[in-house]
Amino acid sequence: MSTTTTIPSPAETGTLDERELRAWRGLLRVHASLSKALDAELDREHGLPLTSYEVLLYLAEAEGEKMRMCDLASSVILSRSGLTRLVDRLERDGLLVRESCASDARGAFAKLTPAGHEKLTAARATHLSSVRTLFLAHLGAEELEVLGSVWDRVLPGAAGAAAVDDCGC
Amino acid sequence: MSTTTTIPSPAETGTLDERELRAWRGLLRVHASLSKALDAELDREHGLPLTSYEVLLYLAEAEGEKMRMCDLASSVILSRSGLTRLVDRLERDGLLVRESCASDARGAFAKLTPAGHEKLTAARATHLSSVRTLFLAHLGAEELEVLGSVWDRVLPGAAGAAAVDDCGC
DNA sequence: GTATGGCGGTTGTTCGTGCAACCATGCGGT
DNA sequence: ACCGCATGGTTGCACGAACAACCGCCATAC
Repeated sequence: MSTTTTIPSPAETGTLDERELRAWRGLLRVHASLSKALDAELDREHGLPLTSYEVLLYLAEAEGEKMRMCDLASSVILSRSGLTRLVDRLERDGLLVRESCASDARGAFAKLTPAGHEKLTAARATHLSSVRTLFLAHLGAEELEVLGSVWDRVLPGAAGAAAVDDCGC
Repeated sequence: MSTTTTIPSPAETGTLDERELRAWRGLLRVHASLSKALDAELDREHGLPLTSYEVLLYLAEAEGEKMRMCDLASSVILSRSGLTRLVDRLERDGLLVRESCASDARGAFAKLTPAGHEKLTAARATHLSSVRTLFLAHLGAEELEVLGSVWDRVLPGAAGAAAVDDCGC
């Protein structure tokens, strides 16, 4: 391995070429811009920050509209403590309730309330329409596919590397 | 296509179809996982959080290794106040210095110090290699292109919608 | 039965960030 | 020259999230 100290040879020097840089930084910038915009809108229109929205969303999709705390945490990619607090707030607002787990006294479920369900459907409309206009509208059909397959390939490794907390459940 | 291109209940109901969902949620999850992993590593190896790294990076690329605060803020997508604090920390650590602007007494530059430059090159090696293995390695050449072009199309609108602060400079 | 280790969830603390309010400076009009 | 008003940057404050330490409960071994 000749460590070509300077210049264009990429992988070894650690330099990214033009295209790689575009692909990578674009991801960062797009995410930052979009999530900021969407979060702001969601909060403004429904008083619901993006992370809260996602919690409600996952719950709504789950069977019985309830999930174990740790599953929820890994779904929304939050630390356990982070989720505890978030659920605190949502429970305080009446959008979900904690429910103890019959089969495991340690466990707790978060369960959507009717109010939470309602709030979600209200928020979902505006949110998804924004996702469309800000993001999906710029994508062609195959690009959609490409993105999807890229994420699928990237995620396993990334998730492992991130090792959100440990919670192997 | 059995489930034809546009389908059951698309835009009007606000529902996303399978592919759209994959593309969108994947973006969220990949970003979350990757940035968490990279941030952790960077901080562990060099005591340098990801945002700080980006500031140094932009500075290094800028002419004279200095930038106006507001330009820097919009580059790293941070609010003005956020950047002020971040620059505070970096200055405290000796990685950059503030420099007043001759042509505009209100303005301030952030300018890389030799120490900052050095820190950056050190960090860049490990960081970019992680970006490669965690992200770029999973992409084919055309996918790289697709991503790049997608970001370019998405960004202008997103940046506008985000309206990070106001700072029109 | 009791002891040990692992897991699920909550709490104390700290840190980074956004928003709003605030100077100070620049710029245009009159 | 003066006055308003926009702009670049910094501060007070509040909030959301991570980390580490903790407690209670499960599972297994003895």
